[in-house]
Amino acid sequence: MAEPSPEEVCTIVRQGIEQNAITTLFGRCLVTYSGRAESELGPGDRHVMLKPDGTALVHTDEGHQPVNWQPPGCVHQVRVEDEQFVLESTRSSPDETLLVRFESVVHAARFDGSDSEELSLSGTEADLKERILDEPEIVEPGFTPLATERETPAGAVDIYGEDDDGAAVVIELKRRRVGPDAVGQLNRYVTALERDLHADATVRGVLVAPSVTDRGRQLLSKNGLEFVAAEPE
Amino acid sequence: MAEPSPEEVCTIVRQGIEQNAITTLFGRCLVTYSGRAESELGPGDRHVMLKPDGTALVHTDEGHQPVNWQPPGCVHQVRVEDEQFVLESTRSSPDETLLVRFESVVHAARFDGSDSEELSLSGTEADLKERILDEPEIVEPGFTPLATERETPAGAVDIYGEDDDGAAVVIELKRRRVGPDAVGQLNRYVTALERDLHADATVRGVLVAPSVTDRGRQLLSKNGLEFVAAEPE
DNA sequence: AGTTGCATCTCGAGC
DNA sequence: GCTCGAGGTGCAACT
Repeated sequence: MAEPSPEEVCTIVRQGIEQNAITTLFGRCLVTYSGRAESELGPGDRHVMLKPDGTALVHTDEGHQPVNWQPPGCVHQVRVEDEQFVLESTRSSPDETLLVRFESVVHAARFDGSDSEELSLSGTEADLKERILDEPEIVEPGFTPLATERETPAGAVDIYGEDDDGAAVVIELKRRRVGPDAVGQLNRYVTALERDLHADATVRGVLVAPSVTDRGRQLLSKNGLEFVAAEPE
Repeated sequence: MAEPSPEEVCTIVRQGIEQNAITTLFGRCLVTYSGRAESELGPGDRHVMLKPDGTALVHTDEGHQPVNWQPPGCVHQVRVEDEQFVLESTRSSPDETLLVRFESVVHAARFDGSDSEELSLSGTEADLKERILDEPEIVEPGFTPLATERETPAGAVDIYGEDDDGAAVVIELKRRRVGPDAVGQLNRYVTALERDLHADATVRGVLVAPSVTDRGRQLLSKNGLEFVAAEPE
């Protein structure tokens, strides 16, 4: 197929944007970004996707993540400048601009389609929560959940309940192996709740996750917190 | 352009994989994922990209993120099954499989290219660190940086130094507005260092970021930590 | 619009 | 390989 001219590319992309299509481009380009940070990308062959919701994605031949992008809600503009096809995608709050300047465009196409389906996903933290609420003895025999998302001055606790002795228990759930950050999070909730309740109240903190790192375990014991192994299943 | 047959699509994609090209598809498909979690996606029109590094991306017409994907390092296999083009992308450790079954394929193409350029990015936390090291008085007059990435039992401290009085100072840097998590992180480092040094040693903790949330500020004061406003610039 | 925490987070650096 | 934290994180839920 012959390489489309910058003007032809401009027309294809403009129509794609107007018709709420997914528009894709492939070619040699320079990419400049300015907004929350600043970036420059020298010449190379990349794939660009424009979505009808205002998303822009620039992909190289490597990696899961786009090398540059613009989030949903942006306005895409196209023009021919110095005989080159130029895409400019902008938004405000925050002010951000993505500029893609093509030396050559090998491919430009519009794709119309419909997609009404929602992704159904399992194995999330919410699934682990359901599991614990269904079988509280996974945490320990005698544990009774009293609330989920209970608010504390430090944030909402995943599961709040009490143990066999009536002591308050704060549970932090993670769908995967945890490290220091999750322990710190649990500790924040526990100390916040201890200050919130009476001074003499004991609040236990239990981290429920598939596993812990060494450092995570050290921080747990240093803070008098506990760990229970469990997976979302 | 006529719609390619499943066999034709299979050939195009197989060649793309063999030739280390970026391969793209657009059409009506079902997507199943199984691995770290499980997901199902009913029929709809989506864009699929296969990269030579083993990445697979399935994009709907909305959102920055792919609705399904497979990370770099996966093996892509293609076949025709029940007169439908099927893509299966797998990896081990962890075992993960992405299955895309196309009812129809509107577009299939290979793109060869080269990209030797690295993204140059500024406005990162590393830039903020350089700024503080260049002008320590941004933190406060008399502050002297002594080390970066200083190790503590709780992790590495961004900048470690001492103030005018010779007291130890731990600095945590963030390139953007901070909340409870960053405060918790700083607090972990401070308490770890207090136990590491002599019992009577005072360790100050300073969070350096463009701004703080209310809850973040409350947690700072509750833990006796400080805040200094600064941006990467 | 701002806050908070999850994510199949991804990615890179260090070990 | 695992660990740890940054990210232009994105994203949804909630205020």
